[in-house]
Amino acid sequence: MKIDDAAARLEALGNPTRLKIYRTLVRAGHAGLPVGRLQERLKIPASTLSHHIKSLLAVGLISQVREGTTLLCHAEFDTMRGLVDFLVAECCTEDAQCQGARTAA
Amino acid sequence: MKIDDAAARLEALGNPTRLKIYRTLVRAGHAGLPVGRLQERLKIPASTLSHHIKSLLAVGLISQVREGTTLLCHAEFDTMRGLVDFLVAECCTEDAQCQGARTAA
DNA sequence: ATACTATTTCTACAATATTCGAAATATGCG
DNA sequence: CGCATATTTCGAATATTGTAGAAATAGTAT
Repeated sequence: MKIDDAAARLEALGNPTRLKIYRTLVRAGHAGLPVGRLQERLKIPASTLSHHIKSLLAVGLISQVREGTTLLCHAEFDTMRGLVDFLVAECCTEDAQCQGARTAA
Repeated sequence: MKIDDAAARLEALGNPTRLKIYRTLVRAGHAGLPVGRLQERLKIPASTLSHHIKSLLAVGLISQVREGTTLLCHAEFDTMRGLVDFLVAECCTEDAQCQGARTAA
């Protein structure tokens, strides 16, 4: 993952409202959750919610599938995994006597 | 980790300049790196660098120790680990047939 | 004290983000 | 078609962030 992509994803997760949206979707797992259900649970005005969802979509952290009249949102677990890998990668590569921080991976 | 703390840390890492600073420190490992060395490597004006370092300090992602006339910066690996754990935690807790995304942890 | 290096604080400005109501669009149904 | 529901786009106000030059502070040595 390029550093600018990683930064964009981290920034997307760095807003409390968006992080709550994302976490709710992560908890929902592969089943996903419609936008409307997210709105009920999080009590966010529809336009605000839509705006944040768009940000998460733009960086590939979530995806959407239309299911009739509703839009199902899913967390993109591969993207999350890639981001986590990026964070723990290259740990201590310049530190000869580094022993264990890399176990975070 | 509370969600607002996680968001604050993710936001701190969500700026490309700050992420570069952080990664450089992660690579430097436990040995750390003085502010001045960071400035040389990243070619960032001192005031801008100082500003970003303060952000990373504020959320506990890095720490500083004075070493004579220079300030040594270190990545706080425990904080990073906590953040990574937060990201992969509670994956699919509402999805009965979730099978593997949690292996990201 | 003076000088020198390292780093931060001050200050200001442009750019971007967040929020949300109102209006617009999309889908499905009778 | 016409209506109901789901969701997005528009528009605009307000707040926050990123950037960096100039000035200030901190530490060390002479």
